[in-house]
Amino acid sequence: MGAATTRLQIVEAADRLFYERGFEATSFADIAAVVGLSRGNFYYHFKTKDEILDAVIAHRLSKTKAMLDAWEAGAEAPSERIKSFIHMLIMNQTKIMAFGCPVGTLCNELAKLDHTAKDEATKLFTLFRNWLSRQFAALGRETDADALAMHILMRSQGVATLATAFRDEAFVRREADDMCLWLAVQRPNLSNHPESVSIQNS
Amino acid sequence: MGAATTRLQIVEAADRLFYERGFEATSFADIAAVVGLSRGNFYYHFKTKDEILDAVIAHRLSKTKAMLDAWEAGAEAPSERIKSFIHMLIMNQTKIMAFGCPVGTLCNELAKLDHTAKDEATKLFTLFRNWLSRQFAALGRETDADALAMHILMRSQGVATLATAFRDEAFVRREADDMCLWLAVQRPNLSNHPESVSIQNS
DNA sequence: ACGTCTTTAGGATGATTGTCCTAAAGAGTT
DNA sequence: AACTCTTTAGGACAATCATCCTAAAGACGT
Repeated sequence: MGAATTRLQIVEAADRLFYERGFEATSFADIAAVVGLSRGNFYYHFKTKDEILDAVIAHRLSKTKAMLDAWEAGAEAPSERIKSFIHMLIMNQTKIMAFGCPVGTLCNELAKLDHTAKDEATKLFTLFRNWLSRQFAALGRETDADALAMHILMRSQGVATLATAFRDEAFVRREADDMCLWLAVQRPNLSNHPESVSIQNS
Repeated sequence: MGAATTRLQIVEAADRLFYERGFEATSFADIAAVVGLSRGNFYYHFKTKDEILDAVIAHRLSKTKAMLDAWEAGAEAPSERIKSFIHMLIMNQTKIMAFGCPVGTLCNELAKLDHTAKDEATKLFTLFRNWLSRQFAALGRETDADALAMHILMRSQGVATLATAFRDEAFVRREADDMCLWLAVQRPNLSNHPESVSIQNS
């Protein structure tokens, strides 16, 4: 089997296990068992556990980029694109209720471990943040686009965490709807004062 | 030294370490080292690691109850009491930026481990949820008090997660302010239709 | 001072961890 | 078919893990 193929299999298995069990709780042997490799063979492809983590994060980054591109291609209106982001909560409801958000939980775990890769993991958030920010700018909210992006990113994280804890589908649906409602209320910010970055709930 | 004293020292050390490093990443030896005990002595007080986790969660539950009681005693107006909850994000900013929310991160980790204590950990959230719900009911929002409680709980969780990832103090302050703004807009819900539990952002 | 119950220390256990090495098997070229 | 480079398997390594045991030390009423 080609080395690239095996490598990809390892990365995808590790990706899933890191998400479902956590990084620390997943062992070399666990990943090898899923792929059907010997531990020794493993070492040929990845020298250390951190190397796998780096590969997993890189893999997630490229998958996320592709997803954002697809959302962008799938809708012209920025508000529709942002709704694709919100809809993710509904789409992945089952997995989120079981394991939380893949990005948020990884960042949290790496922060606690004070792991060197924690900043790399945060780039996953940054990808969403910048993409959302561009959509809000296109909505005519150039001055506070980043604040709005962070706001909706924050909401999705909060929903994911509580969804995991309470496993309440109605709550997820309600909050997703509320995010769409909030989005519909956002209007072009005609004032050009960068200080006024109120999120405009009311 | 009295057994009760030693036990409390162990629980408080484990509490801190579980928060700062995570449950799985904290070993018996780590806790024993902090308290200054031998590993053997440890076994006299706690037979298994799960037993310590149970004790830590119970300890957090009682501490949380006391905190909620203090907030209730510290202000008469429900809105002021809810502001105490929001203010927690500012108060604990430094620790949150380093380790996330103690409740949210624990629930996430235990969910991934599919640990037996995960429902017990969720009770920490339930404590806040019910307390907030009572405050919103006192605000005249009996019909949708629980939804409002979940909404603000969700926001605090989202802020905590992003605060850990981005370590952005301005973001935390801005979102806390926005939560207060949102709170100020909430008015008694005169309609008695339980179906209409819109969060009323707009 | 004695005997009893509580609390402690420190080592032993077997399993699992990440890491590493060596030798064999496979693939591909000539 | 011979040779080379890539890929694999399986075992060895020391360290660490949660757990358990035994024996000594401490506290305390008598």
